[in-house]
Amino acid sequence: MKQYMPLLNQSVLFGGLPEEHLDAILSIASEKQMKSGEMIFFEGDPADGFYMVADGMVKIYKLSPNGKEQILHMFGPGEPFGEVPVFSGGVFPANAEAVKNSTILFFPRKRFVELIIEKPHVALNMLAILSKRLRHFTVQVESLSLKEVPARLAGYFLLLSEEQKSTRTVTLNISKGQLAGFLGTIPETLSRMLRKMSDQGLIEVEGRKIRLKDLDGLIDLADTGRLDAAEI
Amino acid sequence: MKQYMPLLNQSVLFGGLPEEHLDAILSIASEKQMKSGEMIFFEGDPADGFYMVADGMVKIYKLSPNGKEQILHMFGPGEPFGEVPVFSGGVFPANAEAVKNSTILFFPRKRFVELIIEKPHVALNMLAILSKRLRHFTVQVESLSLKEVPARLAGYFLLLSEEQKSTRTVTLNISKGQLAGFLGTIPETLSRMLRKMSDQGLIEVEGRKIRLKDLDGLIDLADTGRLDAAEI
DNA sequence: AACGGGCTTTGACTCAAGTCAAGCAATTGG
DNA sequence: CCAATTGCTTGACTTGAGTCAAAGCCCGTT
Repeated sequence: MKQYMPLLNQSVLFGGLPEEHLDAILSIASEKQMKSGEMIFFEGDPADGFYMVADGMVKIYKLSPNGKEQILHMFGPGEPFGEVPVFSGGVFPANAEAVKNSTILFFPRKRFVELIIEKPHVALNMLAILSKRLRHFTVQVESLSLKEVPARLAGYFLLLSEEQKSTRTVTLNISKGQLAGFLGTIPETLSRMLRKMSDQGLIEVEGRKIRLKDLDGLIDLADTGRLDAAEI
Repeated sequence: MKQYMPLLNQSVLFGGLPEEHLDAILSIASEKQMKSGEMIFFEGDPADGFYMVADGMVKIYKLSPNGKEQILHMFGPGEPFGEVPVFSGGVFPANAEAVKNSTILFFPRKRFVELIIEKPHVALNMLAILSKRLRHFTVQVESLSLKEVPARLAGYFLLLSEEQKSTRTVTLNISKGQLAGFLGTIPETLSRMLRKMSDQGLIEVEGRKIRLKDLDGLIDLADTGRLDAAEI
């Protein structure tokens, strides 16, 4: 398990801890390989610990009875997930599935709570992580309730633009189908709205590459929530 | 400030602490009276601490440019709010407004983080609170994305039924306009859907009292997300 | 008790986005 | 390389729910 030392060292949750502590943390962890498409846990499953992505990508999502999917989070290397029941008890509140071939680490609840009590630093890191999650949800609820699909798209591209440190082009790192699920819509609508935004000169789409042709227009669209003026 | 000792003692965040610790916590807190409708903080305000409701009720919400409101939370006595920036830095992610005449307590960030480092018990309580918040958001996103308004209503009544320990009648403790904002719709739609569910024999509405006439039907509606079979 | 303001309900109408189906494009596996 | 599978796009159509306006109701204040 030594190969995960750099990952832990750079993770938000365990970063800043001395090496012997990371050793102790790795000693309570177990690892597992997941194939793309494989379920890690289901909504409603009993939970006795939480996970961290070591490699690959994991989506957390809810499914409706007729098969529509709402993705809540996409997690990559170094990010914990499934930690809600560790602290509030109960079951996993959503499904977790590997989106790419992945390696995940599992931390048992009991051992981890002991660690938190010993190491306030880890408690504060976890509080920071949960707080960032809450921030993300605030934005997500706002998007779903108060914004139309093109505005959600614009917001997503601006976020990607920031992450990728590029104001000209962004590259989608998830499929368009997954993106539709993340934005609370279906692939048909996503496709139509991309076309609409292209026709209006806001973006240009080449597969997974999106050229941001009118950055101010995208910012305006994300803020106002709808394709108003340009539409009429 | 001694009058708040019972409140702290019974709160999830500070419950279980010895009295001298509660004394210390109250010594760092300041109190404030808010009138119904008064803003406590705005989205985007810098944050240097968090709050707790001592008395009254507070709503946390987002507003769209054209005035539509999405309520994220309604908090009552003993419940903390505004804690996200304490741990993740930055600004308040949403607005907070008193819905009734309220008394709120303010805890400065710096002093509180010192407290957390000294008292792992408080850290764990805060982790539990944030985890319950995440659970709530998971349900909210699911509702907004995957369920129609009547199903959201049914889910809300079932939640109230559980809180009020009654399977026959529930009483709304917020106005119908606020309820519409909480469920991600507008008052007009709320009114129509209440009428529709009444006509179908699921409920009976008398002002703020809702009689749950067909509990199984409501459970089914909340699960499937739509008024399918009974509609055709 | 009366009045006024705010909340809620109802009506007419519009539209964003979902459903269902089919065709096209890209990717994967043998 | 080719065939099969999966992902994406487009078309026709439907519907849940929002917009705008007005009427009705309820509650609080004087």
